[in-house]
Amino acid sequence: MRGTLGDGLNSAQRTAVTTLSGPLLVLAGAGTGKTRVITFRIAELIRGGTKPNRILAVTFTNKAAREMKERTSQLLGRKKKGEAGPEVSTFHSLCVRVLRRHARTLGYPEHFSIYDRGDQESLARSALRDVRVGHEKLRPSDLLHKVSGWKSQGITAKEAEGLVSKDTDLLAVMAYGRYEALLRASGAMDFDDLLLNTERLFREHPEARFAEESRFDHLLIDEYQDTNGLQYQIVKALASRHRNLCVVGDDDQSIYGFRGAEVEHILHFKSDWPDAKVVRLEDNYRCTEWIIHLANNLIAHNKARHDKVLRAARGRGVAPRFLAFEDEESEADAIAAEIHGKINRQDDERIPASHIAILFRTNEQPRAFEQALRRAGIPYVLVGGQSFFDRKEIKDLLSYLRVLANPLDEVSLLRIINTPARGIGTSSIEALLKKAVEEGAPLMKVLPDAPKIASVSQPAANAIGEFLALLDEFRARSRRELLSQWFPEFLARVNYKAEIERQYKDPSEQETRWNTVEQLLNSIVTYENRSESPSLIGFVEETTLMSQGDDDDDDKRREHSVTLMTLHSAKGLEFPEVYLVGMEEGILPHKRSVIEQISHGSSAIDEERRLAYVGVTRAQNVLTLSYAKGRMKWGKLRNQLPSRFLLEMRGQTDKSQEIAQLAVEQLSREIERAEAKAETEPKGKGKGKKSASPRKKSGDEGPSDAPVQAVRRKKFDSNGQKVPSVTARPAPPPVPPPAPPKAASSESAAVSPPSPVAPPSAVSPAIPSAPLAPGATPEIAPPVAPPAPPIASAVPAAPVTPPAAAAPPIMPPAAAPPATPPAAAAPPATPPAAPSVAPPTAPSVAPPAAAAPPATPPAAAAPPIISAPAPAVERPAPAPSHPRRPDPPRFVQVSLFGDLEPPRK
DNA sequence: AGTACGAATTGTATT
DNA sequence: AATTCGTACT
Ligand SMILES: Nc1ncnc2c1ncn2[C@@H]1O[C@H](COP(=O)(O)OP(=O)(O)OP(=O)(O)O)[C@@H](O)[C@H]1O
Repeated sequence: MRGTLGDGLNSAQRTAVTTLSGPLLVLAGAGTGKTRVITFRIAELIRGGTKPNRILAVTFTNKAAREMKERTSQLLGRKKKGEAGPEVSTFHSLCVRVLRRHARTLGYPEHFSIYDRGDQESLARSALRDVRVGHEKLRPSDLLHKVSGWKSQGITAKEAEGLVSKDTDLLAVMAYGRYEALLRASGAMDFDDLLLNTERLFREHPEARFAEESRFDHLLIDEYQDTNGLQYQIVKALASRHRNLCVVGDDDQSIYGFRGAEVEHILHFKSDWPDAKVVRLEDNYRCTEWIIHLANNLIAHNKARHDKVLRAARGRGVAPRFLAFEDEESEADAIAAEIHGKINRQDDERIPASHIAILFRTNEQPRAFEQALRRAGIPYVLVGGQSFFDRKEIKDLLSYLRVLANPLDEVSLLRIINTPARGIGTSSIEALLKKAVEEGAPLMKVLPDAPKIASVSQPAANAIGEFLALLDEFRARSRRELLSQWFPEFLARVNYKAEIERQYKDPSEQETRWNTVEQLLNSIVTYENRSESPSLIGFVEETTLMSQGDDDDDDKRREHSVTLMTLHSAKGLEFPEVYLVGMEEGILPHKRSVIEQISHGSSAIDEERRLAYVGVTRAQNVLTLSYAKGRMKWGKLRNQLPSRFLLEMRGQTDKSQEIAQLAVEQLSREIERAEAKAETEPKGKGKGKKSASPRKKSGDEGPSDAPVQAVRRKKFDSNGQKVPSVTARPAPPPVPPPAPPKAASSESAAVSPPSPVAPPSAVSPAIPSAPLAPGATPEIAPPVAPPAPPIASAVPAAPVTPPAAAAPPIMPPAAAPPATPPAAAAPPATPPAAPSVAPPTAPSVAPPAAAAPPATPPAAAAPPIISAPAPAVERPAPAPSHPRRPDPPRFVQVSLFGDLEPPRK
């Protein structure tokens, strides 16, 4: 099937693939083959005689880049050995390559460091300290968010000054300036700088731009809807000479607005490139008709969008399922059990684990799933999230490497100077920093002078001497030898193992920690084998630019594992079976988006909807959406509402609006409570000694930010229309000496795992949190039953054939036969095996399952939907009378919303 | 001076 | 949960 081009392309696709010059836009919905167009087009260019290395394709993730490389080489058959393929990379790695070539031009060291989120936070903290802004006023993460916003619009600190008025913003601007200075002094760039500096390079240094734009004759960009202003400029700069620019994207899948992406770039492509050819694709080849139906229903709720047709090229398929669970553990356990069944079947319905993905919104969600999957013995790969490279050990060691490569790198230097503890305490470090500031020299430069500084103790000075000797020795070796050759010895010399043993008392924890160090060595070796010209800097760079689950090792593991990832990372991918979990108000329309929308009137929720749309359209055959009615948060059980998006997909618009309304009310109540609490105990911050004490502290709170207040203003507008006038802000003295870094003070382990509190186990049979529920709820329930009278009655009661296949393996012996297709056809009210099985095992299981039918007879399906709008439910979970018993995937009853209206036609 | 421990606080998404 | 701060110990 590789032979002729045109195999596997419809006519619109073929048009795009064979338009080989000039600007070209493919604007089309999910799964219509946009990425395929890019791949085929690259192949076609090469067949037509274009040299592969004259083609640059830009993707959004490293994973996507690898995939594209692979697919093109498949299309082209074996490529001649030694011949370079097309260049496929992400914007960020492209920029790094450009910048390494021109770093000096911009005044950076050639081996500039790249700061990831963690490094940025350290720096932001220093910056805030330097401008004397307490972190109650502005947290490092808030600062970074603002700074990133400015940077991705190309706004400098100086320019920003004229643009802001709120005084927290002014503080932020000052901190921004300081932050930039610190970055510069460290010879480091953050992620935004990679783009910003590239753009600047092209703008201010025509010769550099010329050199770079001359490297390629064709430029192709995937996911163009998610480019930000800088990326847009970079694209323009690179394409304006040859004009062979092909961009592909879908405005409905624009999900990176939070980091400055603007859909306008794709929507206005035609005006930027008036001679552009525009191709639209309308046939979705990925999903079943059912899935497309839901996706279309959903996305239609977004007002501002480029309307497009999206129709399924495939058959109807099975009806997606909507499941409700008592809490996140039940959700995870039940899904794990179901997956276990699917991947362990012996008949031909068996599904490989790699065909299954669990998708979620936030990074805290996978925890329950990881546990459940592990208990069930299901192999999985968690993509993204807390990266391997984010672990403390790894960061420590990488910091050594970075300092070896770039001695200016202050964040890394401060991290390692006393790690392992070698007797260089905070006061010594402070003195050194002070001296560095006085001399305007980098910290590293003043270290040799340590003995001459009075406030540096003798032992500390000696320790510094040894530290420097160590660095010198290995810096020299790093010039001659491969990293893998000297790294083991380096570990020994640093005595990092002893550090781990000192820090962690628990032997098993010591072992895991040390294991991660060994894994680091592995990944060094892997890198050196793969890379054409391995280098210290190259390795460090890769670790910062690639997140976990993004290297080829993970690709391999994924071949036999279930994939867990966020919706954001799932963009562009597809899986035969998808579980979209945690579909709840507050999570999928994320709380913050709701707040932002009602306070700033933005369209933050639309972006959440797009996220849901992306999620739904990842599924090829089977889609399961689930939510938990309650969720543990900060040790308290919190009731959750089902996501409005679930209802929108189902065509129950009125229901979804009610939910939206409830969600807002709930949020308002929460905010109100938080404020009340904040005002009752303002004494908390009794640190009176702060010289710059802002006297505005009294009466009504400070000036600041917090969306919280904004909401309050909107919603309870009553009296409070005090416009936060810009009072005299505490002018921070210019450049006070940088604050001392915190000595590595890590605490020990030994915290016994707080046994996950048992869910409301025996409590509340049918989870009628009745007392608190505002009257509204009950009435809302009934109408939920969809406009499908015929089956309607049957459905509510009918718990979906519970994870049919799920149980077999572990629970009943001969339960194999189930497999009742998930279609709505299932026999009514047969709370299957569940009850009978559950009781003995887990107490927490029984109630929902068994209780449901009796307690809430007819409308059984409905209540769960709105059961718990009350905000203040937080009942402390019952005592840990829960036998810690992880083994059997607990089997939990699920319920339906009601009937689903099938795709028309 | 340096380190260890406990308490308190707060948590979108990603290159 | 992870970090940071305050406090007490070596
Ligand atoms: N003409 C075609 N015939 C058969 N299958 C196709 C055709 N075009 C695309 N496909 C298949 O449809 C699926 C989706 O394709 P692709 O990933 O390129 O879509 P996309 O538009 O990039 O999707 P998304 O917007 O979700 O990233 C892939 O499995 C692809 O192989």
